[in-house]
Amino acid sequence: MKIKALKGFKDIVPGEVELWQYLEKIARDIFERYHFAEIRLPILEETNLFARSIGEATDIVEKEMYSFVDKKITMRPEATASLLRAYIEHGLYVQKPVQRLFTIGPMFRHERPQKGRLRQFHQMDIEVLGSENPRVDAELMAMGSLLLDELDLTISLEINSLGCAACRPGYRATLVSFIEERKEALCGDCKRRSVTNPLRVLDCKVPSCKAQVINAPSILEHLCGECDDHFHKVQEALQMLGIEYSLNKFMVRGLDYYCRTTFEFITSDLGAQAAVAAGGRYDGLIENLGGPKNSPGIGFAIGMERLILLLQQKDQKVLKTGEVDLFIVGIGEAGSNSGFALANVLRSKNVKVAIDHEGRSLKSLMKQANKAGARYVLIIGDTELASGKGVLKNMRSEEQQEVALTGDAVLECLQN
RNA sequence: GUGGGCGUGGCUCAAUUGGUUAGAGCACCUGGUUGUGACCCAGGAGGUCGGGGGUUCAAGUCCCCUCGCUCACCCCA
Repeated sequence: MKIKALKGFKDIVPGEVELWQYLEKIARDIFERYHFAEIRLPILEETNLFARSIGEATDIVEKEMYSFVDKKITMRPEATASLLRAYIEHGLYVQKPVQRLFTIGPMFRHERPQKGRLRQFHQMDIEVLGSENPRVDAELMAMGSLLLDELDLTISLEINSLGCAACRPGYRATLVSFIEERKEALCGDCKRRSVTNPLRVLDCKVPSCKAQVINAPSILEHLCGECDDHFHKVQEALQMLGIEYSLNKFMVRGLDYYCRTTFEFITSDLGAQAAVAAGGRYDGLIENLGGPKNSPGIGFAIGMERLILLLQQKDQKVLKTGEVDLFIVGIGEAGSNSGFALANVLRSKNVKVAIDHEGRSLKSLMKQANKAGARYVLIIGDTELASGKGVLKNMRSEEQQEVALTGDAVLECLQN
């Protein structure tokens, strides 16, 4: 019986990994431009951390976490909780009043896999801690837009406000009574949601539910003065930056900690998985996790698998990597020995060198060199060893020249 | 947890109404004279047809079970 990767766990093999490297490179570069610092976090945390931040009653915590029950630890299902834990644990709020951090890595959720959704998936997570300023909200969205832009993806931005502890309960009550009046016309899921998470009814996909809910009261008309003011300033800031967005008063968040500004980058090219990146504000969370009082925060996560799928769909430019500068062809035992040693010398001089150890024919090795995308081939056989000079072939121009069999001599020819 | 679709060599796929040693393309290996790549030509290796049971003279092709993959629901990045 063959051993296979677990359901929902994927290998990223050569040929595919180049796209991931490309994505990470672009992203890191942009994060730096926006003055974010990287933080690397452990994958295992106390189960308690996630229960407290994400919410006891959420699906993630209730049934999707990979937990070692006996040890009371869990593989992180998302990054924000871990990042805030580290922020608090190391007193980062003392070092700088506002911390701008990002982290990249795998997350784990036990869900049924489907397109754009795996059990081990990867996120880039960006957080700004210690600022309530609406410009920060806009700045994050601008950064997300720039990233998608530089990846040449056209993805729309939707925003909403969820209010705060002062105004959301009132809105919720209004919404519940609205739903109650129409409950009979709603789907089974929505009947359940009307009790467990009424806000979720707003973004039900069933057409009949959508029709019922189209005139539902909007949270935006029930925001308290402060939330309303904040949300307006977010939009002003977006306009100042020239970021296009649309209001989606039905947008809801799955995790308990979100408040005020929420946003999603949406695509229609990924089947059921519309959100490529999403996030929002969580102003009370840091304090709840034992951090300083009145410490606001905002962040968002980018689903890397989803971006990769979009990039693959474009199947545009083929990313070539792994090309070597030089392929050394050693003929016979003596030539092979000489090439073996020379390869090592050149590698220490920062040359990408490929060499075959299987004693194949010259023709075969030339084919290999071609496939490896080698710029040059160096042939070393008995005649070359006798004269002390190898044959260096430029695979592009097909020109050949003699070169002394020393690292420096070969290096000089390669640099011309 | 629920539902639909699919499971043939590394990859993409073929196999007439169930009928001889399961094929092709790509990839791979070896050659096409004495030491040279991409094209071309010739040859070669590689498959318990996901697994198990059943029907039949005969099953990759039919039935049952099972496992896996995939898409969707739920939920979410």
